Amino acid sequence: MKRSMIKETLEKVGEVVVLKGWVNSIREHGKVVFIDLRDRTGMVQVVFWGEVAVAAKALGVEYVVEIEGLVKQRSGSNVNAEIETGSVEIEGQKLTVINESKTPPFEINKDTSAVDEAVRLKYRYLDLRSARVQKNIKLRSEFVRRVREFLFGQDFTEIETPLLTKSTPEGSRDFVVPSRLQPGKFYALPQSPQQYKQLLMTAGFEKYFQTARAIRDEDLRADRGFEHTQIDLEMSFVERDDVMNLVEEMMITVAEEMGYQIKEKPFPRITYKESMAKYGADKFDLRTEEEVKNGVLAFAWVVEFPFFEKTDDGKWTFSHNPFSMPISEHLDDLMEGKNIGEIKTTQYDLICNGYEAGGGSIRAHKAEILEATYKVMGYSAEETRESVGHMLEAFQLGTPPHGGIALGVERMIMNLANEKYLREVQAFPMTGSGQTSVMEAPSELSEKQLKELSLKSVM
RNA sequence: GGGGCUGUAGCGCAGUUGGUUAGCGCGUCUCCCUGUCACGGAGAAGGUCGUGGGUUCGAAUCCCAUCAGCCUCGCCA
Repeated sequence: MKRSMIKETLEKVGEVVVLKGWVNSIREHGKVVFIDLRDRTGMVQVVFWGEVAVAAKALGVEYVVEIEGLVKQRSGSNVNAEIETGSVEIEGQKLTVINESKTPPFEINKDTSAVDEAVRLKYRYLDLRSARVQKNIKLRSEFVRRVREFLFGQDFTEIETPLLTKSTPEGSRDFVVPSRLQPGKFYALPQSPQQYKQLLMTAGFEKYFQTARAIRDEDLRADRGFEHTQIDLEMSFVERDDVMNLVEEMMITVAEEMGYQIKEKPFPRITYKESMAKYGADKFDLRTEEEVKNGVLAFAWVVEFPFFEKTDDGKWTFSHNPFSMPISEHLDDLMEGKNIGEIKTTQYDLICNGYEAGGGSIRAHKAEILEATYKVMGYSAEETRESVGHMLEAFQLGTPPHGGIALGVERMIMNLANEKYLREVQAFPMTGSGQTSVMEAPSELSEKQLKELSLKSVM
């Protein structure tokens, strides 16, 4: 007999069905045994009488079972309004144990958020079975699916960019990968697809996106991990408002399709200066207590950030992104290297419920603009060529004006799922010291592996 | 790299003027129960008190060191 899903039993009253899934809980009452059976679609009560009840008593929680039984309408006080399938139950006729389970190290038929996180991560595959985490991961899938559908509807092309790429001295610390074929040399994992996506604009795709992994070797936080996923997109022949309007339409469409309410449309736009004056920060939460409770999403844009800021040793460095254009009124100042502290960038940050949900800008698409930026940061012409010479070259081979944005997927799902921790919306997160779940990386390499990579153990 | 908090049974916790058998709840196991859905009832098992060292007649408790976890500042184009 073909397997039915648990949710479908609501429409199969009077039929004999085969269900497969996990034993969520067991309630023994002498001659009658109830189990709650769980599959990916939900949970249903199975009742066992007589001989099959004896077999059911041997079950344990999280056993994987196949149950053949009759779907019956529940009557009167037996109806359970608390659960989705509470109007029906399965009268179990045949019970097969597909796989047994040891007693789980923690109770996954309850909310696991109180359980020691180290234990949850060691057994993450069990933690992922629990209702709340399962829901978060599915919500994430749905969000990404709808974003994809929206962007495909707008004629975007999804393109993957390399994971093994070049280390960039600026920005965050790189994760590096030793090269076997070129001893002593290293790849870096991408902190962002920034340069590749700009090159895709040079390549004439005009509208690009991907769900990109960004990997940064910086200390972790509740809302920040070594790896996170971005909706990364870039468009040609656009100005700042074109990108912001498209992203805004996308977020509204996706969030509303998913049943969320948005506090203010169009999203309020505020300058960095106003934001600092009003909120003392470049991000803020506009929701009332009531709106927080009701899961309302409050988006806002912050614009006109200073392009440069002073480092501790008094040099200028970029505040957000060296590949950005300044706002048009300040382009001359950049080119001439004057009033540096006053130059504003085309950078726009999307804020959602107090989190920075994403950021982007209109990019430099001419070599002399990028060169001017690097000159402000104290680079000689030669140093600039060494760092971004490939970009300067591309910019001299027909690069259109372009701009884009990167949106943090985890931060967005945290807002949608009302979670405070990034780890709650990643399938296999790591601890704050970079220990991976389940598999215990980082780990040592064998002598053979080290030798192939021309590396020496310092231990 | 700095700061704060935490570590006691599988999970969640209580337990310090240092004191003899370290408790509670959930879970687990055994028995009873024909309608429960966090079932109920009776009983039982389960602990190197993170680790190492020290003080003491005696340490979960005091001291030193160390490890791990969470949060946070720095950091995160």
